[in-house]
Amino acid sequence: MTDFLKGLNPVQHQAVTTIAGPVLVIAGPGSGKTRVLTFRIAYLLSQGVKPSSILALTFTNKAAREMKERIGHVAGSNASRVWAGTFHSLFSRILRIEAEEIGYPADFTIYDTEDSKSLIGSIIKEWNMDKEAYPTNGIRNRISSAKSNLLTPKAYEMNAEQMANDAASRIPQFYKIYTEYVARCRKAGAMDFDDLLLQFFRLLQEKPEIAKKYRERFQYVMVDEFQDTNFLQYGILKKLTLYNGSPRNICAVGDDAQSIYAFRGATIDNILDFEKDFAGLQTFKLEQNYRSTKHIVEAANKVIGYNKRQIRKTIWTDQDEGQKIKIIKAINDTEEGRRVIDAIMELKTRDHLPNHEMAILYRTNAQSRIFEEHLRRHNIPYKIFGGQSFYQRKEVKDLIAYLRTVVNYRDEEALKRVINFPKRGIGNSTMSQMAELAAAESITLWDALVKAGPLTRSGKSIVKFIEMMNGFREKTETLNAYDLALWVAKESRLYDEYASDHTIEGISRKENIQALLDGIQEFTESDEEEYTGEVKDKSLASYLQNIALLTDADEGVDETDFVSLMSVHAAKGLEFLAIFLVGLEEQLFPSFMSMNSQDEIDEERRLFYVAITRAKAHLWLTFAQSRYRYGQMRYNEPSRFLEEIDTDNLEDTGGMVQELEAASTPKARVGGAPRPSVQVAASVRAIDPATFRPSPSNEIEAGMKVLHMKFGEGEVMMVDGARDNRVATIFFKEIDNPERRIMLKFAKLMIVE
DNA sequence: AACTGTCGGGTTTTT
DNA sequence: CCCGACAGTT
Repeated sequence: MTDFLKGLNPVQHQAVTTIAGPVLVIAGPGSGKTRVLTFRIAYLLSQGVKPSSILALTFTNKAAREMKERIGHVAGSNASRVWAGTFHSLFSRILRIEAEEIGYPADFTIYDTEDSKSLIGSIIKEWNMDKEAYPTNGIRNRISSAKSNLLTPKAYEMNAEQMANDAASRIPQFYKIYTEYVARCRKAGAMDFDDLLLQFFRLLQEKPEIAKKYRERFQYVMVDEFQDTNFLQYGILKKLTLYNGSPRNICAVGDDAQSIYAFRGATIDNILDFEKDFAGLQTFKLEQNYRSTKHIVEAANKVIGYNKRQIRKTIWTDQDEGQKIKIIKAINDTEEGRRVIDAIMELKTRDHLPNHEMAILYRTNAQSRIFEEHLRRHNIPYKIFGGQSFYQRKEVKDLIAYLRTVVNYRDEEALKRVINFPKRGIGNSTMSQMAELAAAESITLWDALVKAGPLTRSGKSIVKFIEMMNGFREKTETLNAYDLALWVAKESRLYDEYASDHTIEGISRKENIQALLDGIQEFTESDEEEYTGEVKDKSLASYLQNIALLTDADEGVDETDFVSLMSVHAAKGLEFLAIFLVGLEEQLFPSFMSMNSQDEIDEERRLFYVAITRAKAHLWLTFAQSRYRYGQMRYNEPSRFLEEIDTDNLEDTGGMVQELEAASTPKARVGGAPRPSVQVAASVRAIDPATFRPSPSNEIEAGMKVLHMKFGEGEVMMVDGARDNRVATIFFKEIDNPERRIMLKFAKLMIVE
C-alpha cells in the first residue's frame, strides 16, 4: 500500500509521513521537494484521508497541474478530487459560491492588472489630478501592497505612518484614490487579483459559519513555495488552520534562498513567524541535491553565500563533478544569440540532447526576441513561456470584454472597452458626460447610458448599443457559452472588423479570435473541474472567471520536442539538462530597477541562484559587452554574479576565467596548490550601492584611494599593463589577503581621493 | 467623432 | 525602440 515510500531518503520519508500537526520543510533546489509534496498527499490518501479534505496550494497553474498529474501516478484516480491549485484559482472558486455573503454578485468579474490601471486612470482624470504626481502604475502597486497587508482604505487613512509616508512622497491624496478605487470595483461587481485573496480572508473573518464550513472541509493544508507567500496569504492560512480545536495539520514547503517575489510583497518573515505561530512545529531540512552535478552545486552555494539573511543549511550532492560551467562573452546581443544557438546545435549533435532538455533563461521577457530569430533560422522548435499571454492580446480581450459586459452589466472597464469598438459613433466626449452622470447620480455607467436615452446624435447609437447588448443577455438563457460567444463575435461586428483586415497582423488577430472560440467550446465540452475534480459549472460567468487567472496560453504546441525560452521567474520549479542563462550584465541582471539597496541586490542574487540551480548537467552563462536598449547601443559590464562564482567551477575557454579571476580573486596561485577561498572578512563595512558610482577604469592610477563594492577601501599600489589590459595592485586593508591584483577593465572601483 | 502626426517617456519579475 | 497621450485637422 505504501510501497512508494521506499525510494525516499530518511528526511524525505519523515517529511512525508509526519502528517499530524504543523510541519515545515526547508527544501533546497533539486532536493525532491515536489516529490515530498506529492508523496505526502499520496500517503494521506493511503491513510484513509478523503481527497476532498486536502487543500494543496501552489503559486502557478503549471505547478498545480504537474502536482495533480504526479499524485495521479502514485495514488490513482482519487487524486483528481484533491483540491490542488493556485491561491487565486481555488479561492475564486469558493468566492463564486459565497460571494453574495459579502455583497458581491456570484457572477463577479475579475479585473486584471490592465483593468485596474485603467480604472485608476479614470479616477485621476475625472478628479483632474496631476498624473505626473500620481502615476497609475505606482498607485496600483501601492493599492496592491495595502491590500496585501490587510490595510483597508479606512485603516490606511487612520494609519499615521502611512499618511506621513504619503505626504513625504508627495501623494497625500493617495488614500482618496484608494477609497474610490475600492468603491468603484464594488460598484462594478468586480474583484482584482488581490481581492480574490482579501475577500476570501474577509469571508473567513466575518462569517463564522462559513469559516467553520471550510475549516472542517480542509483538514489537511499544504503550501508549496511558502517563501513566496505575502502577509495576506499567510493570514488566510492561519485563518484556515489556527482556531479552537484545530488539528493544525499544515505543511509548508519552501526555501528562503529561492524567495524571488519580495517585490510583490512576499516575505520570508512568514517562514520565521511560522515557528512562533505554530507551537510544536516540526522542521525538516532537505539538503541533498539530486538534480545537479558538483560544479553546479558548488557554484550555487558559493554565490548564495554572499547574501546576508538566510536559514542555515548545507546543500550537497553525491553526483560526479560533471562539466564545468561555461562562460560566453559576446561582443553584442546578436552575437550572444548566435553563440547560444551554436552551443545548442553542438549539444544536439554531439551529446544528442533532445530540445526539451534545453532552456534559455533571461531576466526580462524582452530579451527573447533575438534567440527566437536564431532558433527559427536553424529550424529548431521552441516555445516561449510567459510574456504577453494569449488572453492579454487586444483582440482576445475585446471579445472577452463583450462577454464580460453580457454577464455583468456593471463591469465598467469591459463596457468602456467595447462601447465604441467597432466604431459606432460613441466617442470620448460622450463617454465623459456619461461618467459624470454616473458619478452625479451614483449609478453605474450602464445605467447612465440607459438613462441618457436618445437625447443627442450619439444618443441614438447608445440606444442601439444597449438594445444589442440586451439581446445578447437574453440569449444566455438559450445558448451555451460557445454558441453565445460566436453569436456575439458576429453580431457585434467584432469578427468582421478583424476579418476585413488582410495584413499579416490582421490575419493573426482573426485566428486568435477563432482560437478563443475553440477554447470556449473545449470548456463547454469537458465535464470535470481541473483543480478540484468536482462537477464543472459550465456557465459563461464561470468560464470568464477561469481564464482571468490563466497566464500562459496553454495552446497545444504541435511539436512536443521544443527548446524552452522563459524568464528566470517562470523557470522556478523546473529543471533541464542544459541551461543557458543569458544577459548577465550589470543593469540587466542585476536589473537597474533593483540596485537601490542591499535587499534588492540580494533578491537579484537569489534569482541568479534559482537560475543556475535549474541545470542538471550543462550550464552556460553568457553576457554581451554591448546591446541595444531603447534603440540605443548600450555598454555594460559583466554581472557581478559572474565574479562571485569560484573560478574552479568555470571552464577555461577564451581566457574568461583569467579575466574574472583578475577581477575578483587574489593573485594567481601556483600550480595545483589549493587556492585560498575568497573570503570577504566580516569587517568590511557595507557600501551603499545607491551612492556607489564606479569611476572610469582609465582614470585609476597608482597612489589613489579607491572603493570596491565587496572589498571596501583600498590603496592602489601600482598599475601595469596597457589600455585594455591594465592591472592594478591594490591593498584592501579591510580584508584577508589584502593585496589584490585587479583587472581594471572588469572591476568596479570608485575613486575616493 | 475620427483620424493623423508629433512628442516625450518608460523601460522587471507575476497571480 | 515602441508605446500611448495629446494637439490639431478633417
